[in-house]
Amino acid sequence: MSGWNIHLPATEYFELGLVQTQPEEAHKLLTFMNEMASQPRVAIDTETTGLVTWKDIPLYWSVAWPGKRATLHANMLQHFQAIFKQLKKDWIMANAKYDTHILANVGVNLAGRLVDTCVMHSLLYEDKPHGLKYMAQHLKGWTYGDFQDQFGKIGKLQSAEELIRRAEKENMSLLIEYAANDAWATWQVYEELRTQLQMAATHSLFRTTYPYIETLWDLFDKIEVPYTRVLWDMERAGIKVDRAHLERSEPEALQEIQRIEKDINHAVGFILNPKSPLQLRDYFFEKEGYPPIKWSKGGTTGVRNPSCDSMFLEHIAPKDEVARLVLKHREYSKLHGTYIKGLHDLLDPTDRIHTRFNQDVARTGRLSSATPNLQNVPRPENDKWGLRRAFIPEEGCEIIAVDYEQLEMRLLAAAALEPDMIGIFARGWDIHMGNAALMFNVPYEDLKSAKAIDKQVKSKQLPESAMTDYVHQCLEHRAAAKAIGFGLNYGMGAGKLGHSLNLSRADAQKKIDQYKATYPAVKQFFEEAVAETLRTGYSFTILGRRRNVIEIASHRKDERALGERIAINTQIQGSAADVCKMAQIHIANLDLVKHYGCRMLLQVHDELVFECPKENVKIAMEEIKELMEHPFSSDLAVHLAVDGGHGDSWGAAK
DNA sequence: TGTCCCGGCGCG
DNA sequence: AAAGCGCGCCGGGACA
Repeated sequence: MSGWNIHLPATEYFELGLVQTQPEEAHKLLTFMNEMASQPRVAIDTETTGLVTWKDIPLYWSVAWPGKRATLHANMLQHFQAIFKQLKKDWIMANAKYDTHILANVGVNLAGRLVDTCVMHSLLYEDKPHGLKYMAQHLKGWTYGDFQDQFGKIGKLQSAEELIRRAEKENMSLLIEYAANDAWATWQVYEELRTQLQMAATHSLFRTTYPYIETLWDLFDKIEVPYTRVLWDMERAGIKVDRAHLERSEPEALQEIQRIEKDINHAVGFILNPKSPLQLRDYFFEKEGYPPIKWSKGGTTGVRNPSCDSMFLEHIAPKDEVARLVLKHREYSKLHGTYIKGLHDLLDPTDRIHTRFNQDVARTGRLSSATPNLQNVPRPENDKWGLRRAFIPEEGCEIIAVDYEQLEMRLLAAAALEPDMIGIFARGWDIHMGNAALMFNVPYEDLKSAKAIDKQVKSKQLPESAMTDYVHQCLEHRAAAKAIGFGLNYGMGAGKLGHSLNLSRADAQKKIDQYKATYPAVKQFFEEAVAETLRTGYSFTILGRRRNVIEIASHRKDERALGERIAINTQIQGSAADVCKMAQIHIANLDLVKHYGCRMLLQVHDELVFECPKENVKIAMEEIKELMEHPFSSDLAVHLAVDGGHGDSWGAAK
């Protein structure tokens, strides 16, 4: 306990048997409950049977507030219901959604605010871990025993529950102390982080905040705390999956994969595992003697190997049967392993699936989604088995999916106050055509009709001869503008752009120059983003979230360039995340569940997915769209357009 | 059996 | 000389 100079109060312990048989214990409990009920903030933690949020239950729980720490048996939970139902209470937790799920699994619903110390920590130290043990050590200098060090490794052989059951018999006092330490550390860390957040001045990327945010504490208190509850509700609801769809697809996929494996072995003349990068390298570069076109990054070992990724395989595919087979194999085994089998393994008994939305992972302030990741489910055009159609509504409901149209580009135009780009959005133009029109001085109408002609030729409504040189040129202009529009947010260089457009590096550079000449305010915005990040060390988003970009001051040129790309991208990507986050909070406040039985289920960065009784789909969708378009108390210089659809599955809703 | 890293790839 | 941001998950392979 080095450096720990705060008084550590004795741990109180309560369990049902004791308070029912011993009057003095019952009296102590009453005093304790009264004190707890009067606390505005209580740190709370659970020791559980496992990590599955919809299934596992608490075995012990612990609480802490100034001067007090206690561990309680799970059999005491029901006696505290009146306190758990208090509306005006902050529950301080490390990884708040998890404990809230575990408690809900035994009918304990925390009515107050869910205050997550991990999220607090992530606002200040986004490049550090946010686990409780780490925070206690780094913020308070307190190192205390890790669960697995003291009670044994959790694994296949022994579950968390078994370890706790054994500790109950063999070392109950250690168990009580351990549980209390977690709550105590959570409280200490909370107080420290609150002070630090209050002292951390910040500002909006837009120089005006909506709502008004002066410090990181404001950001946490006004935005992140209510957002935790929104995410918890989504995780809790889960989304229904068509189990039969997965079970139908599984053997199909397996069969396709095995057929391809056979073909590969036949074609190469020996057993080759197409999932092994090692064996593929040996085959293509040693045996077949292809020249590599790309090398891997090396990672920690620094070993750079020639790459057999899809870029290489596609490059040789026209003349190489094995490459074509490996590409197909990759496609199908990805779908099988990650989505068909992966999703099936995580269904709950009602065929719903519960992702975890992480609020403290992405350095830009975006969410991440895990176990399973529902933010990377394949789009229909890349998915033979149509997995988005396996996400279905409950009986009598439909799925609603609403997404922002070019959110990041709209925010770029609004942040840069680029009048011509703002004009394109104001006219409701296709942004890529609009960019192309201004960059290459071509009438917008020509670009529009070129796209229409292309479509008609492809569907055989027009002869091939309709594709004149000029039409081709117009299509190329739009493609170039599109690639630049997306690429520049990421700091894409001329080499990469040239590759994606089949142009020389010099020609690609010319296009980039044309873009920057067309939009001087955007050019200036990028330069200012870099300059400010260099000056302050931080990149700021619209809600005043900040990211420390250490790379930008590096003496290494490539690292500095990375820092510049991060500085630009964080402002745009992070602000887009802010927009969606605000919309979600507003939507939750509307209480669509109460009014329409409509539940928010998923967030995929710029898309929200709902489940809604059929008869209310129209009205609910209108209200959702309205709030998504106006996430802040005042509107931005660019209208935030959204597009929505509904249907009998996620796949059908778009 | 469990853990780590790597190459590769799904999404926005 | 080269320079694409942000995530999470799978299987292979090395190692304890």
